[in-house]
Amino acid sequence: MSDLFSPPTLFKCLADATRARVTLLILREGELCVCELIHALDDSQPKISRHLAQLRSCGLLVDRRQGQWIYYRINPALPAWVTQVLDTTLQANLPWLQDDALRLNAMGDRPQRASTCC
Amino acid sequence: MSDLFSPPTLFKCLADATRARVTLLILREGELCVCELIHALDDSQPKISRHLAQLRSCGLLVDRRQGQWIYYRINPALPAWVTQVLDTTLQANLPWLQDDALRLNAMGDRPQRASTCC
DNA sequence: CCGACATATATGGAAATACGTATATTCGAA
DNA sequence: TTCGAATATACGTATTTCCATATATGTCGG
Repeated sequence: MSDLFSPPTLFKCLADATRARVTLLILREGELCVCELIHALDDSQPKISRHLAQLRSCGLLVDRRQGQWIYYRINPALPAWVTQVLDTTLQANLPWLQDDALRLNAMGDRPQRASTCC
Repeated sequence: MSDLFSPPTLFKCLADATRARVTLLILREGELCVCELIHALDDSQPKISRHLAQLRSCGLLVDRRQGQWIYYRINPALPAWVTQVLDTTLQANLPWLQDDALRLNAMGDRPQRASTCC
C-alpha cells in the first residue's frame, strides 16, 4: 500500500519548502513533535500542521500520540527507492537544514519521548 | 553554479507528471529530440515544449540543435545528489515509464543523431 | 527568397495551491 | 466537568501553475 508513489506524487509532496524542511529534519532527528517543528522552522502552528497533514495523507509520515503531544516520523513502510531519495537528499543538504537544526537544538523544554524516559 | 538546487527547487521541477516523464525518459534514452518526446508522451507540441523550457531553465536539461531538430539530455554538470536521485527514481519506476518507452520504440522515422551517423 | 517543418513563446482563463485568521478537537490536570 | 495547552481543520482569498489556442522563430530544400 506504500506503492501509491509515482515519481511526481512523491516529488509533489517535497516540492514545498516547508514540507521539505519538515521531512528532512524529521529524517535527521528520527522523531519530532509538532511543537518542536514549529520552533525549529520558526513558523505558524496552522501552517506547520497543515503541511504535516499533507505529508501524512500522502504516506510520507506517520504520527503517534503520546499524551498531549503528537510525534511524527518517516513512514517505515516506504518503498525502498523513496527512502533512498530522502537519504540522498538529506546527506547532500545538511547545510541547507542547518538553521532549522540549530533552532531545534537551542529549544528549551523539549518534551520527553517515551523511549528516552523510564 | 549547478548548486542552485535546494531540495524543494529540484522537487518542484519533477512535481509535474509531464516533466517527470520527460526527464526520466531522457535519462533512460540518453538523448531525445522534441518530436520524439511529443510522440512518446502522446501530448501536444506546445505543452511538451513549455515543460522542456522549464526543465532547461531550472538546469536539469541541456539542449543542442542539430539541423532542424533540438535534442535534450540530462545536464552533465548536475550535482551528484541530483543525479543520484534521478537514477534511483528511474531504476525503481521503469514500469511507470513503460508506456512512454513503448510508444517511443514504436515510432517510425526517428531522426538520426550526429553521433550515430557518419 | 519562399514554403514546409521543427520548435518556441505569448496570452488569457481555469484549476490547484498556499496562506492567515478563526475555530474546533483532544488530552491532562485540577 | 471545566480550564489550558497542543494540535487539527474550515474558510475566504491571493497566488501560482497548467493548459489550449494562436503566433513567432529558426532551419532546410528548392
